Amino acid sequence: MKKILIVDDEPDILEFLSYNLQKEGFKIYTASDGKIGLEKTNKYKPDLIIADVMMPNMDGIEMCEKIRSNKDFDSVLILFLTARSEDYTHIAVLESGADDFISKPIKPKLLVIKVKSILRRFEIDNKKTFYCHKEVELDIAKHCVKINGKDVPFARKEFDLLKLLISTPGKVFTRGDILEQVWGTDIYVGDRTIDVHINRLRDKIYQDYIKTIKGIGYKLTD
Amino acid sequence: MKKILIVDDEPDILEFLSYNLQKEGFKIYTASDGKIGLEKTNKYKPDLIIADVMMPNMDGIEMCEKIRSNKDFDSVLILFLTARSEDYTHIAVLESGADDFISKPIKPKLLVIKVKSILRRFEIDNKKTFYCHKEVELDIAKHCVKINGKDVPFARKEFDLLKLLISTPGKVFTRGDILEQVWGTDIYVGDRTIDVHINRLRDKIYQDYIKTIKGIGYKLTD
DNA sequence: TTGTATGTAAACAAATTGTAAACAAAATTA
DNA sequence: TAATTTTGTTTACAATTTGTTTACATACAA
Repeated sequence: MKKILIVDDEPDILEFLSYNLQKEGFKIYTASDGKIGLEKTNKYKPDLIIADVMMPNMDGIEMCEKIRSNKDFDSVLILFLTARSEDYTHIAVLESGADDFISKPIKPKLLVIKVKSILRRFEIDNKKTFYCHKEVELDIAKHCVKINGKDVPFARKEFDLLKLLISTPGKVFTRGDILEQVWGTDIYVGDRTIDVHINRLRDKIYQDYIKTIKGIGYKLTD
Repeated sequence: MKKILIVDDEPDILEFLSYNLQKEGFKIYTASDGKIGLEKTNKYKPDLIIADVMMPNMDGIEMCEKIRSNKDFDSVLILFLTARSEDYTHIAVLESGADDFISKPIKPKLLVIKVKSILRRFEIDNKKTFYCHKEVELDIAKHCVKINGKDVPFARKEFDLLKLLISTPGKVFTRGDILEQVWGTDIYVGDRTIDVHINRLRDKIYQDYIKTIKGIGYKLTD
């Protein structure tokens, strides 16, 4: 189910859009200004963001630029709502990195058509069996890892560990997370065990691909 | 301990659910129809309500709508029990503001899993993972802080301290607040320790982002 | 001025992680 | 099945990072 984040300071519009898109089977999140919009983008990782241009606190364009500057979201779709007359904003809007815009007043049918078509255009398969981040490629189906295009053998635990980390680069995984996801819940291994495996990964991949966040855990560098 | 209110007119089901959830460590309240359910919701403020759709006096959907219209409870979790066949009610149920439903016949294991997962999801949703104030961005998932879009490393205590301050910019946090939230209740550290950490933050962020309120505590400038 | 609260560099203490090497378990091969 | 190889785990200690305190400086208000 596609996730759509709607950002507008007018509750009526928020509700109008929510209603019409919910009906079509989208999962809707809302925010009343750009700042909250930014936060919810981080939290829910929507497929599409529909935002008003003019809002208090942080306007749509500033929000859009901030989102685009974040590598995680440089490909999220952004659709702007603009007043029909404000032609000049169309330009600013597209320059800020938006993908399209809808002019007010908004017609439900057109809205739905536009949303669906834009999502279809950027349809991505999210059943991932293959991850690629920087010069590392991991293929779950083939159970193989390539570094700089070269095959490198990974033992199972090493593979699972890398798989976890590469599933969301940049996110910190605590030792607890790692234990749960790689070793399973009802198995205990010592604390140093994780370090040892982390460092075996480090030996196989170029150094400082895996970053230690002391007191927290490990993550891949963005 | 999470509180669950179960609303059903059939004593058998009430007991069955109570038994299985109590075993998992939840605090259980029960009600035999929507009207009583509403009253007990007000009285006990449960974290989750499990309700049958069809009940005498006031059915589940009506109860749900009434609960949702009360601002105090517009975010309480509601889980419906529906007969497998009644597909159409699923829609009505979700439209009324329910969060999920379980089809009868109810399997204990599935029930427990669903209850736990819905509570967990809710907790995640209610936890902010990203803050942005002025030129400072703080991402809990990544455990990283950006100043003017540039990554700056923060040690754990520094990170927690900034997290606290940025959670409500402008609010003054007393040393007591800070100690409690960053260091925890059963740890004492000297008074200067907080200053030192505050000033390490100041070194990393642009100065006078953190303001000293003499005799009271610290806050972020609005 | 005097007293109180805060700032700060530097020393010190504690906690966390890195790592080599030995050991154990599992898988593979002969 | 036994031997061999690979993979996984632990240990013990080193290295590093982080956290705390100390001792004194500074600012500010009464």
